[in-house]
Amino acid sequence: MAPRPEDRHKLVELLNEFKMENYFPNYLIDLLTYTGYSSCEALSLFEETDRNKLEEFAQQTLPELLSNDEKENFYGVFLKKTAIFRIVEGDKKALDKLVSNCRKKIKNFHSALDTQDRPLQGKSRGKSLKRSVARSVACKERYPDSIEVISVAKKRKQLNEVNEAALIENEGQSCSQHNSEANETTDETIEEVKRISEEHICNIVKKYQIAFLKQLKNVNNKEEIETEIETMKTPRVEVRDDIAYVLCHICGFKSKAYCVLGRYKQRWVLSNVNRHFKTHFKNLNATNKSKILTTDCEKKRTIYSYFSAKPLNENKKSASDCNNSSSDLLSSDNIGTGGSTEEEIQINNLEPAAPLAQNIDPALEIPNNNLEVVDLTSTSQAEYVQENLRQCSQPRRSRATKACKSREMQLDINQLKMTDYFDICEKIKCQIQECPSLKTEFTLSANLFFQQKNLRKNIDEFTDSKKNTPSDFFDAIKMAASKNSDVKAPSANRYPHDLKKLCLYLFLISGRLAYQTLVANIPRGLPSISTVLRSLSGYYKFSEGEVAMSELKDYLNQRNYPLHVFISEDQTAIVRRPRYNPATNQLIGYVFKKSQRTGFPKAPKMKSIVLQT
DNA sequence: TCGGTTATGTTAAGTCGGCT
DNA sequence: AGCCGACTTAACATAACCGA
Repeated sequence: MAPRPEDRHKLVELLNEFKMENYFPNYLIDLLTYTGYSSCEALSLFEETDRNKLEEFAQQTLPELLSNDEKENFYGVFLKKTAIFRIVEGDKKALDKLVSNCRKKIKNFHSALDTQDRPLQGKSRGKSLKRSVARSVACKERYPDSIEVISVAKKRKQLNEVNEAALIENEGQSCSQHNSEANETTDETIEEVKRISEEHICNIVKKYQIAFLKQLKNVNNKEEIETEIETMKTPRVEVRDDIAYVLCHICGFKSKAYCVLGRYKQRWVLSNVNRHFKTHFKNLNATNKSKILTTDCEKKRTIYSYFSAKPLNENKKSASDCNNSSSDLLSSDNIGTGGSTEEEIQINNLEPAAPLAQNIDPALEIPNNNLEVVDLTSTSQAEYVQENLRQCSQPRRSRATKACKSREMQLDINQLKMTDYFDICEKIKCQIQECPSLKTEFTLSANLFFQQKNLRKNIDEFTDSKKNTPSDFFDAIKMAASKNSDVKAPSANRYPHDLKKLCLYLFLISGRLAYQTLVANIPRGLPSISTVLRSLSGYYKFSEGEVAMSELKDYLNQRNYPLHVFISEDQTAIVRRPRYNPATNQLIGYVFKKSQRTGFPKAPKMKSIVLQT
């Protein structure tokens, strides 16, 4: 008798997974396979008493089934007296570890599937429970005379009480028939309540999803949305007591819906279900819906398209490929023409088919700092680039080597530092303070925002009192804080739309930490970062390097500005050595010659752009 | 007035990048 | 390489809002 090969193989794979294959004995693998413990599920249920049963099986049953050779391999030192076979102490430890690992694996698997088991921090879980209790208490206090709201759990409890009462009433009588009827009624009623709840939630969810898709349909790709509505499956709902789980038909995620006690009956809050559904259409739900882009279109709009003829994915190479392909990257075959994607925009002086290497002026002079400018057209410099490219795929240097390199690359004492600009800033500040008109302008810059007609209207509506309208930005914050302090929960805070816009601006220019500090110091006066980020997500998002020509043109037209623009670059960084990013096919670290007239780097490609009227 | 929706804040869990 | 803080994303939870 030999163990089934497939079962044995399954167990061995499990041991490999837990990296236990080196020290787990063969006889134990066989014994577990013989007794049906070859799966993770079975092993996760293994207990100490089962180990005794295994030993009994090996002592009594196995000797009768195994051949002499098999016995020799299996029993080892117990060969002469199989009746006293036992799993030795060291092997017991190995077995315990296997069982423990299997239990962990099963537990992780279930928690990944079930959102209810999502690990919450103790504090959060406690808070959540407290909130839930507080909610029920508050509801009862608010509506002391209201009709009792019966959730499925409460219904179950009540019905059990009725059954118990019935049992007591019928005590002494032969009432087995009645009992069985009562139990049947209980189960049927619970099932009926569940079914109605599920159907109800299902209808609401479907109604919401269709309405949401129809709303998109007006502005987006009609066919796509039409297909989505047609193929949309009925959502699967599972009600468990006061909570319902709605299975997303797109990704399979189980969103939680809550049962809230209403005035007369329970109602379901499906905000999480709806919000989850919306995430699948995030890109289609931008504020500027007419600007929805397909992936290809998006690629065409990026600066990348002006420099590379090959699609992004074709140029995408791993860091390990970087070394071998470095020479190809400098060839003109790999870097071709791009082209204008916006038909109405004419880009002058755009030099098509110019290899990247040729865009760098060979006669470029090294400025009075340590930034190195490289002539890529010469052989020696091309080798230099290749060497740098090779370095990017090399492992990190040791600390000692880094220290040596750092000493080698000590900065030129003439190099400008950030602190050098402090004096200039101070001088500007002094000039502003000394000039009355400038001082007034800067002081009121934020307040001027609040003197716009639309904003005043918005603030007036928010404050609901025309006599008490905010006179400036800080007054508006104060009012918001005051109004929000009247409500109980922080989630009930509300802010005027334009205050949120200004806060978004503050967040963007000052940064997260500065804005967080402001929020912390003005509780309920400024919206939280979450709210600010949410409002930001409502705006159209530009990806890195994207040339948003039509938006730029709209912006200029709206303000009657001339259709001439100057393009500069952001995110300028000082880097230690040139680098290559294979994902974007970009070389970072080479410096263009500065223009004598403007002081900006001379970019040989896009010298100027004229928007056609 | 009811019941679903919306706006808001909190939190978990993951990623990223700088520092040592 | 590992630590750690900043940042991102989306779920969770709550109360006010609003249309039928």
